[in-house]
Amino acid sequence: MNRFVIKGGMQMPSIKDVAKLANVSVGTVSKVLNNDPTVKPKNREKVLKAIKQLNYVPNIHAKSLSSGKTKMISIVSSTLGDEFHERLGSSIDQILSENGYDSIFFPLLSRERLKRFSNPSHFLYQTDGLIVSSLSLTKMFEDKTLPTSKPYILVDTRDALNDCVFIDNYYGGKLVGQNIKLYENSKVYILGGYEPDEAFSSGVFSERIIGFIDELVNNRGFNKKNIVIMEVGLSWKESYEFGKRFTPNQKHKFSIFALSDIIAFGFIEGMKTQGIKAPDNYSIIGYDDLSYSEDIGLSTVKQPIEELGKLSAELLLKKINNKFEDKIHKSLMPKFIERNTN
Amino acid sequence: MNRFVIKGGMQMPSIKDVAKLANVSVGTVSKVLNNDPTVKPKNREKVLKAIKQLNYVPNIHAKSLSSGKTKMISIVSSTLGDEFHERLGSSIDQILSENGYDSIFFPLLSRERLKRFSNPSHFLYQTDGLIVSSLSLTKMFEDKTLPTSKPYILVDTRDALNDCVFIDNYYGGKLVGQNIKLYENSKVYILGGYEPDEAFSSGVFSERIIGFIDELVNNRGFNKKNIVIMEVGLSWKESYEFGKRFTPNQKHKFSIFALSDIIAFGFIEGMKTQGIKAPDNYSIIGYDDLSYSEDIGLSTVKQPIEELGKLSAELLLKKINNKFEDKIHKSLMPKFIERNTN
DNA sequence: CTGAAAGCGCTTACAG
DNA sequence: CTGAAAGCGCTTACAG
Repeated sequence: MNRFVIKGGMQMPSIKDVAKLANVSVGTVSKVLNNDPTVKPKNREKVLKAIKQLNYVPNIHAKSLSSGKTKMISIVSSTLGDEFHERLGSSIDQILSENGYDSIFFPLLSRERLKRFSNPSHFLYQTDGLIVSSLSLTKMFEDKTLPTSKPYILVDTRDALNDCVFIDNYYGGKLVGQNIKLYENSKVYILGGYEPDEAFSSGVFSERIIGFIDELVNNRGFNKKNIVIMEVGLSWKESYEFGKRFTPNQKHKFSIFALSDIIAFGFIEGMKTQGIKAPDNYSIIGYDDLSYSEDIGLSTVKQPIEELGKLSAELLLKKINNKFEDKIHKSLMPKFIERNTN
Repeated sequence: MNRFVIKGGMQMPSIKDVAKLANVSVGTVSKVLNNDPTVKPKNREKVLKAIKQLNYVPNIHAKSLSSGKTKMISIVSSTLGDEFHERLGSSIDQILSENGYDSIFFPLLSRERLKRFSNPSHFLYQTDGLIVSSLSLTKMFEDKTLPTSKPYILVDTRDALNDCVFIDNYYGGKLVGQNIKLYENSKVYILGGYEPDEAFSSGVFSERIIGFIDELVNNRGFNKKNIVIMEVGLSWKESYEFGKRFTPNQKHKFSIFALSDIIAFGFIEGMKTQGIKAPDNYSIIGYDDLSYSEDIGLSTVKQPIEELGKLSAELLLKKINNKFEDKIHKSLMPKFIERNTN
């Protein structure tokens, strides 16, 4: 059985059936399918009519096989269940679709899927290109590159070996370091960064941490010993539970850099159950500027997510069209936003 | 140019190249590729060696074209940026992968993508089957079915025409109606259900509302006039902003059914800015039982999301293997969870 | 157990 | 402007 069979046991019509019914050659049908202007209007009509009559649908696999193109891009990310990736994906797709490309998503979700992703014959590598988001190939693949010769670009990770577009997380960390309120004889806590499965991490958190500490220690003369990193998972739930139990061993105000707004949000609510509030009892700055961040008055660092998505799509398209010979290594700048929690 | 070209301008090796190098026929190579046990060990060795040496990767499109199968399932949903869909997708993929299928995701995201989805020649319809989540075909497609003869199943929507698996939302609404605290001379508010683009809605909200009202009016003798529906978007932000401004025109306690936990959460926080709290000043019950719901003490209705995902994947697989002749119309039961806000 | 060959449904020079 | 035909890279009866 090597023809698609539809419900009644009938066969899907092929380009041949259309050609026969329209009384033209297969080549002509192919041309009207691809909007070739050299087809005579009368023939075009006939073909279009036959297509409709037969309910003909072109077979994408045959098309890909013979043309070597799919007009399809794969978007890979660790998860999709968060605002960052949804917005990033939307902006990528917008640019792609303006250029005649469609996109499918492949969230890793599990170790099992990661394994599939590392198989060179995976379907993803048979689309025209890939955008890989918030994932570090260094940690995922032995030779630190994707097992393919198809063009791809990394987004939201800094990578020396592969083409990439990212937001400068070191600078973002510095911004927090510049703006966070410090209190005498007091500690500064860094909250977050814990990734249960290291293979899925992108390295952005550690860059934020380094930028933050550099700024604090080198430019504001803060004692490094008073900076403590507390690992918390990247979810409201975990941060909340952490905040519920967290007891700063001091009476006076302290400062917190939460590596993501969702962490800040959960933590703030958790602390409230203890009667400890920002900015009265401590200062806290988040990272991301998500949809709810303004509402909860969270001081944070805004990432240009849409710009990031669009730029990565544009660059990938250029690579596909061989417009690029040299390495792509583009960084975008985040912005500090002061609100009420700092 | 009808061969895939790799970086150096060289061509990707095909099954022919492997056959030549291994000194066997193309058919034999195909057999080892597909783990056919009838290949002699020695020949298998030779082929494997040649594959490795050439860095050969089978072409999926050619395989699909000639076999008529892709071993790939498409998962379509309106968005992906929420816990419900992430958990649903994960559980679907788990079953699929246990059965040798891979899955790609296609979140609708925009009207533009919805339009692509309604094109019968879209790539999605050339995978082996589709699982369409939380979307109503009735609202999206003229003839209320997907434009394909490929097997598909709807999940998280009740649909008379198409095969579907869903959680009984009418019953869920009744559960809330049975359990919500009522106060004398007081109003009951239903919060949520607003969908900016009607094409993307699944109808689950209205079923919850109907079940809720039925229970209240018919079994608890509540006056229908005192039930008021307030439309709020499905996001923390919008619900928060709503709660910040909401003034119940009465002094005593009232009751709220939030159609989703995220709405309940935002609303609760918004009300807090006015100093109005649950359960002191009002009762509120949510819907979904998300990861944070227990932490915020939200009374809610728990949906068996993983079970829903697994069941839909299993049923689709049966359809693909022609194990089903009759209509699939399966419902799962939600469960009420009492916590502190009611 | 293996090979030769037909076939899947397209695209694309090429000749006319 | 059109048609005939080769080719893309696989799978799969079929003969041996």
